[in-house]
Amino acid sequence: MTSHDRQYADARYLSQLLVSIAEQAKADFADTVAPLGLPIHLARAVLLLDQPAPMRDLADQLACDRSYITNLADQLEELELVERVPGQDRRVKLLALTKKGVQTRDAISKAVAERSMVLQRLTDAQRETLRPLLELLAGQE
Amino acid sequence: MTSHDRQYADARYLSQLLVSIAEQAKADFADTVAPLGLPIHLARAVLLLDQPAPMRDLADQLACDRSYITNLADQLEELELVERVPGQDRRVKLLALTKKGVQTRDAISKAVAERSMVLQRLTDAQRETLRPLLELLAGQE
DNA sequence: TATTGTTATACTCTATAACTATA
DNA sequence: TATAGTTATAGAGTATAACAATA
Repeated sequence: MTSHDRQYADARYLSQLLVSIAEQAKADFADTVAPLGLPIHLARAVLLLDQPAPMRDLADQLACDRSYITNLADQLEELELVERVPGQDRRVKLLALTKKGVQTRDAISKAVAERSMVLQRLTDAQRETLRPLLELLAGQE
Repeated sequence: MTSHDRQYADARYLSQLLVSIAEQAKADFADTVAPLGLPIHLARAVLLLDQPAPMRDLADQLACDRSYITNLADQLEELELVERVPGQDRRVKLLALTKKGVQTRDAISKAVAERSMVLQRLTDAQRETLRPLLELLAGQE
């Protein structure tokens, strides 16, 4: 086996690990927010709305179409977690958390952190080591 | 901010990084296998069929319903990548890669490794450091 | 009785295209 | 003309339930 082959085998193995970790993380997230009555995308949107944000921005962050955000926003309004507020540019609508939305966001945030694999399976030192590697992988160098 | 709070903030940050890396990895995988004419789940199934395996096992590994595997198997047979072969237990059908299936698996495998973030963004040493941390996260201790 | 794979069907997620109102 | 959000619609992906064959 050449060193080249070994690199490839290594890359494949790590990629598989990443995929399976990601799937587990996603499933954990879904399980964590389900008791709050929220499907995964609604919960993610709530977490992203730390500040009121244009619907367009949300579409970028969730990597989906604007029309789908309309859909999510309708559901979030129905649940009274979010309000549409007009922006300075009058084409724009901002999504802003309601009081109930803020409470929900805090609850999600806490539940997610408590149950996270990252907290349960790694020590402080291990997390410190992991962080820069993930940042490199995420492409924020 | 208490040390407790900091741990939580840390866990949230790392979790977010993992999620965004996973999404990127998934999109990269889809882009990589698209030229081969394979949607993501078909490609994953082909990669998993290193050995002929009962359809049931595939359902477990892909975390989906058996009926969906029937669906995938039909498509893979249509593409002549896979054959259904009877198992010793006569209820069971194994999926086995055809010659073309093996070639396709090798092509996918190579393309995925070449384009993987893990290979492109990390040095050998960084991958060595990352491996045990991912293994802990994946729960294979 | 429990399990494997299949079928038919239905539901969820998400995008596309055409529209409106602003800019 | 280009952009933000909306609407209606369609497609992909995936599950559920009932079933046949086998254990």
